[in-house]
Order: sequence, then structure tokens, then C-alpha cells
Amino acid sequence: MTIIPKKAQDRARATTARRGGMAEALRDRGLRRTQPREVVLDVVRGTDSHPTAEQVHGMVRRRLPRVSLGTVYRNLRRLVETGLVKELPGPHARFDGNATDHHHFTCTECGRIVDVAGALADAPARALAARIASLTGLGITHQRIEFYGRCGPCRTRTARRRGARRPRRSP
Amino acid sequence: MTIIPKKAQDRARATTARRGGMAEALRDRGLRRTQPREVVLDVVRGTDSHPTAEQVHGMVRRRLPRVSLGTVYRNLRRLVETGLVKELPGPHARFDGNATDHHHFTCTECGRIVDVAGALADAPARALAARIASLTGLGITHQRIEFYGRCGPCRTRTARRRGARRPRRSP
DNA sequence: GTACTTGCAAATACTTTGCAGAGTT
DNA sequence: AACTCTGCAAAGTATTTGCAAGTAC
Repeated sequence: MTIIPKKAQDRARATTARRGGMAEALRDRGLRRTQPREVVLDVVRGTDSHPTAEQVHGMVRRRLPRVSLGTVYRNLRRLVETGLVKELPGPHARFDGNATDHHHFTCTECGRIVDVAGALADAPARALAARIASLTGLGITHQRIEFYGRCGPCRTRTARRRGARRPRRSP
Repeated sequence: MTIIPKKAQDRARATTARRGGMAEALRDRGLRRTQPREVVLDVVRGTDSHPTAEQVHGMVRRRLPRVSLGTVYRNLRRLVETGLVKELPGPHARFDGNATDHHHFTCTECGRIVDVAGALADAPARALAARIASLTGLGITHQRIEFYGRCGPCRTRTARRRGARRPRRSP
């Protein structure tokens, strides 16, 4: 029998869960089930790379070559409006098919954006919001936390260059 | 003797502190001390409204009517690069003359962005980052927290409309 | 059949850039 | 004098929109 690496298993499970009930998801929100729309949603849900609109277009085109960029934009916007997809603010918007609450880490070296599971931060984040709300009188309904730094691979790369051992502050 | 409201006093003090040493700040970063640049910096430091580039342009023009929008953009970019001004990501960039670490609250009703003092969130935020770093192996160097909800005035407005008393869940 | 969608292309919004002259060090 | 900065206008980029034809319900 084939052995599937644990990570791949996890990813497949997560993707399946995410993609579940695409048709219903659309219908529930009053969106017609068109081919371009379905593929846009499927493509965004099927990656964790937080693609830009143009990258989504490229991925959609592999399956439906005639879909225009304008249509991709229109659909992404609708999907964001209806909460099926999240949008990450920034110079170029990026889209995230994981609509559950979670945060992001951006690697300042390679630009990669990786998900930080909401559960990891949720309790402390909620406590923080509550504290600030009571100190300032603001009615906080939700929050977004973006972490920045260097991702695992980028750190490893540098460490290797510096020598086999983990770098120390001073010799 | 004139009585200055406490809030106004605080604001004046904060502004003075922020604006201190503008000429040196520029020189230290190798930026020439030109009139447009100085006014751009002064204007951004002198407000807590997180203006867009176009709004900065409008404010600058009240003092130097001939300054072009292009020049405002060029200067904002330089000031951000050198760390004198911060830029808030989003569809239209907004600029923040408060270069100290702090977070933001965006009112989803009126769109206002208000500062949340860094100190209020710092310790918990740092603890959170440390926790996530150790769980994920990411090297977190800094983070940005954005809160969303309804600001004081917007909440008051709604409350008033609903009647004199504070609204209850159910009668 | 009606209302929503799409492809295409033109339009928009925001930001950057080339250049010659003016200003700063 | 050397080099930076500015105004102006033109050029980019990213995203949105008008319209006639096509498609879902």
C-alpha cells in the first residue's frame, strides 16, 4: 500500500473540507453556479499560496482558457462580499480561500505568506481585544494580526551559509 | 488665565514631541531640507487622521500652493523608506506621522482610523508572537494588529437613536 | 423568459517616472 | 560646482465598468 506523507494527508484533508459543498455555498448566497465562478472559487480554495487576482486568472485559465481577467476580478469581489473568500489588504490584493478565522505570517525575505491557525492565537487575541475595548471605549468586533519575519526555509538557508552550527551572538 | 481642555493639552504635547527636530531628522537620513519635504513631514506629523496621499497634498497646498501631487508622493515614499513616516497598507495607502510602535482601530461605520497606543497591546502581543514562533518555527520580528468595530461616537449615535437608555439584549 | 454573467475593450483610480529647470549643500 | 529636488505632464499598474451576447434558473 502506498504511504502518503503525513503532511500531504493533512493538506488533502484540509482541502477537501474547505472545498466541500461548493455548489451549495454559491446557491446559499444567491450566486449563480457558472463555470468561471466555480473554477475561481475552486482554485482559490485549492491553494494556500494567497494568490493575486492575476495569479488566480492564470490558474483559472489552465482549466477554462477563455475566462477573462475582468471576470476573475468580478467573481473574486463577489466571493469576498459574500464571505466565501478573504482578501488580504496590501499594494496588490491577495486572496485566501480559507474563510475561517486565522492570521498570517509574511516572510520579509521571500515574500511568502503562510497561514497561522486561528486557534493558536485566538484566546490571547480575544483577551487583548477585550482589554483594549475596555480601556478605550471602542467596540471591537474583530481583528487582524499580521506577523512578519523570516520563514523556516529562509532561516535555514542563512544558517547553512554561516556554517554548520547554529550561529551564536559572540564567539 | 486661559483654561485649555486636558485633551487639547495632551494633543499639543504629543504633537510637539513628534515634531521635534524635524530638520535634524531629515539631515540624519541624508534628505535635503526642502520646503515641500518639510511641509509634507510637518503635515503628516501634525495630524492623527491617517491621511491618504491626496489628502496630504491638499493640506500641503494650503501652505505651499504650487507643490504637485507627484512631489508629495515622492516625499512620502522617501519618508517611509527612512522610517520617519509609516504607511498603512490597503486599497489607498494612508500615512501616519507617528513612527512609534502602535496599532490601529478602524471604524467599520465611519471609516475613521484611530491609534491604539503600542503600550496597551505590547506585552500580550509579544507573548503571542513568542508562542507562535515556538510552535511554528517562524522567526517573528514584528507584527501588526488591526482592530475593527465601531468607534465611540458611532456607538453613541446608534444608542441615542434606540432610546435614552442603554440597549438591553431583551426587554 | 427574465435576470444574472461573461468577454472584450475602454475607462478609471492611484502611483510612478522622464525631463529640464530650480534649489540645497 | 555637484548633486538633489521639483513641477509638469506623460506613463504605468491594478482594478472597474459599459455593452451586447450568452447562460442559469
